Amino acid sequence: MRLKCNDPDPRRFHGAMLQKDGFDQDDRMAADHTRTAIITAAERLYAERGFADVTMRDIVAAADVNLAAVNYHFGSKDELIAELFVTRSLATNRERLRELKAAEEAGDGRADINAIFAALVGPTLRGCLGPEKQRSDAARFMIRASIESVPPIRKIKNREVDHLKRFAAAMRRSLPDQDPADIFWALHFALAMAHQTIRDSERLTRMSDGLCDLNDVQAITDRVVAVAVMALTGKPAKAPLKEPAKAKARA
Amino acid sequence: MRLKCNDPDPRRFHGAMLQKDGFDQDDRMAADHTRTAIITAAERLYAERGFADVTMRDIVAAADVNLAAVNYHFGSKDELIAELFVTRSLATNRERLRELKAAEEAGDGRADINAIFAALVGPTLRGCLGPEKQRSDAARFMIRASIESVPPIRKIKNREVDHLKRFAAAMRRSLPDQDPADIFWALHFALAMAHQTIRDSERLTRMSDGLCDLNDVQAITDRVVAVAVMALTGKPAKAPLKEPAKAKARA
DNA sequence: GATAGTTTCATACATGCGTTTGAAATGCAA
DNA sequence: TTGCATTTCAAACGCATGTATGAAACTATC
Repeated sequence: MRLKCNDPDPRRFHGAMLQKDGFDQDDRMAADHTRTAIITAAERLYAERGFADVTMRDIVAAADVNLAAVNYHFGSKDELIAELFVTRSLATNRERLRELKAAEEAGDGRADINAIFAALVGPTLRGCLGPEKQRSDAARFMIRASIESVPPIRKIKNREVDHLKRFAAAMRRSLPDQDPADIFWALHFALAMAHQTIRDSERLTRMSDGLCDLNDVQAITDRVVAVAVMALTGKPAKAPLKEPAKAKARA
Repeated sequence: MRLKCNDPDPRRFHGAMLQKDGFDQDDRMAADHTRTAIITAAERLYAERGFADVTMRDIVAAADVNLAAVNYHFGSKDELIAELFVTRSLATNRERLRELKAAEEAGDGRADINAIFAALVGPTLRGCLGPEKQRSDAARFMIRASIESVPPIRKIKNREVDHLKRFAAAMRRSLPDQDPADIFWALHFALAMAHQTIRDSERLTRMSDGLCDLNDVQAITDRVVAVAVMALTGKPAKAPLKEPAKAKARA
């Protein structure tokens, strides 16, 4: 029942209509207001409460559209989730790669290792903990998706591995003498620290009685990057970057 | 309907019967075989597939007991989950504190910082990645529980913060001159690395094409501890516990 | 071996879910 | 306008879930 390749009912529309950078811009909102409203509401609810306890009725209520609209525009609940994920996934990866490329160009093909890690965790951290609320939903949705692993996402997520390999390759170019296994471990740890910080920032706040500042996203990024570099090289970062570093060079 | 404090129906039993260390010993199995079978099956299924897509019918099928048995012995699905969680939570915390205490006694009240981190992440890592399959279910269940956050667990989990504060306090005794915020961050990162390694070990394996060895639990623990210590002190661990991973010989 | 208490069983219930339906509303070109 | 395609709507469908029920099968005590 799940693998119907041909539509017997020509009623459904659910055109893909992938856009080049997320779906948060309201340029042609009025065009298909319903579709946009569903996407926005679904992303927010999933980010807030996880996939398990958000129903389609919750989504359409938040979006103020009819229940049947989701199936009409997306085909099914799973396809809605999948579209949310692939769109956001592409956007995040694009931002990461843009920063990576800038760092490599700034270093003549050998990017500063700090910049590589910053390109890896920066976009997500900024998106999740930063002040911009709407993007926050997007990034927190991605964190949820990377954890709760609902079926429609699991298949797509395999591509993530290829994406991360590009960062591992950049690190190998940057530090050719480093043990490759250490590179993968450090990359793994960097993502772990970033994700956990986003996912359970509340526990850290409570545990430290508010001592750990979760509003200064740049400081958090710097900290994660510094630890990741130490994990990789075994010694403190040579140039502990206090200022928004060279990754911003390209503009 | 959800908050019935008095049982109108005296049929239900679901006595708590907390045991002193987990429920995996089969000492008096035959006594209430059904209850034990449910617990074992539920824990395994939840560990494998998460809370979202494991139904009571899945559990009773795996346990080979009647559907009504869960409600009879535990009252409800949520109470079953809660009992699983509190029992395992107590066992894990007990093991951690035992190691912490041993480390503090060995250091006259000031435990070696490496030993403190090892006490924090060691029990979980060993339980999840080690060879002992049954304990593995237990620990992976706890990881799931710490992520997916189903309602019956969310309430209990607040105590976790108090538990972690004891480790933060031990670190402060061990390194009195260290910035307290750094201690909390390092503790947070240590848990992040350990949990992510358990949760997504598959991605690390695939990303590194099998280069990262996930079978040597002691080496993984050492690595996490070493990075955590560097995150805290800003310099490599002075006295690596064991043979440090092969990366050091470079440079 | 009858009796009372405990545990199991097959079955049913109520509810909420994702999805479907057919018709009504809307947009739009001729 | 008319005609046709697209989109919305209220209502329902089928199904799976957690829970409840009452009787049957045990178990132990007398």
